[in-house]
Amino acid sequence: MSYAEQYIEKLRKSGLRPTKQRVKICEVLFDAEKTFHFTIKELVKIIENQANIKVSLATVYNTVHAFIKRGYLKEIPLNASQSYYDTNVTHHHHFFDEEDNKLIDIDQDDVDEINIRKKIPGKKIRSVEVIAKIVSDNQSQK
Amino acid sequence: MSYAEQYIEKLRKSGLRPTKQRVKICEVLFDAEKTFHFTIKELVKIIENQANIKVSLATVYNTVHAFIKRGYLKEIPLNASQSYYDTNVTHHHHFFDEEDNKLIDIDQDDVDEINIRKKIPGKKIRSVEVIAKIVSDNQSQK
DNA sequence: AATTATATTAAAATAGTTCTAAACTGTTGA
DNA sequence: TCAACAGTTTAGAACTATTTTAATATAATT
Repeated sequence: MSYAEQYIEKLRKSGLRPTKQRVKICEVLFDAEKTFHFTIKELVKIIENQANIKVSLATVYNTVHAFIKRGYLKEIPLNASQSYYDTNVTHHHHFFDEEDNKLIDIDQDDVDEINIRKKIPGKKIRSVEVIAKIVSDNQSQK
Repeated sequence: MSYAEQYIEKLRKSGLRPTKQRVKICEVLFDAEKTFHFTIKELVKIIENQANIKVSLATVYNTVHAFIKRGYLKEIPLNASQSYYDTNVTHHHHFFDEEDNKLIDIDQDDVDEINIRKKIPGKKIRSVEVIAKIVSDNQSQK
């Protein structure tokens, strides 16, 4: 199956028709050799730089949300004012570099299994995420 | 030391003068028998309901930020559009109930120590937080 | 009490996100 | 072929949380 066909399938499975704009968004998100993290602003910038087509903010938000709902993208909980997204949808964790505002993946294998002994009646755990905040390690800083 | 004195001390240690408004904010935050979670909007509502004095949003934001900087409050990373804060500043983790948009504390003792084997050169870990998202546990739901 | 430094406030500004309504596109079926 | 329709795109407006501004008020210091 060609890349283009894969994108169309992803879009259809997310309940979206494959339009020019949406396929372009797929190219940016799923063509990359490596998974990556992005904000909506960054995604729009990449599209603008790469493509000769114009994609509005509304379309980008719609498409990204549909992919999250379908599980093709992951939203990352961060206390920043904007949302971060991850094209790596496998189970994994994150470093957040507070100085550079950068996210770094931590493989599931690099963290021991997290066993939470507290239970909430009538509720089940849907996901467990670890966020480790990191800062420069030099003595002069606090 | 009276409560009022404790608040004044907390404010001074946070680099703030003890004004009527700020002391009122302290009363709401630090008087409670139990620690609790809040958003700025909720905090403002509590103050309005309890107090005969008016406190502007700007003052609330300033004071909350100063307390976070000083370590009297904790900001909680959530993928919501608004920030959540916690008056429990001990090391602990959270359940986030996605249906009720409610945070629930998990004591440090209820989670095995988290050992991250991946290292980032030149960086050190400042904090490690676990967020476990929970949903209703009935078979009819996906 | 006067001075000065800081605080409070309403309102404006900003930024991310969502909504809206009009124009557009592609498909279907007569 | 082309009219009708369902779904799309878009610019811009609306909305929400947060921050900034600048005028007024208050607290601390002398």
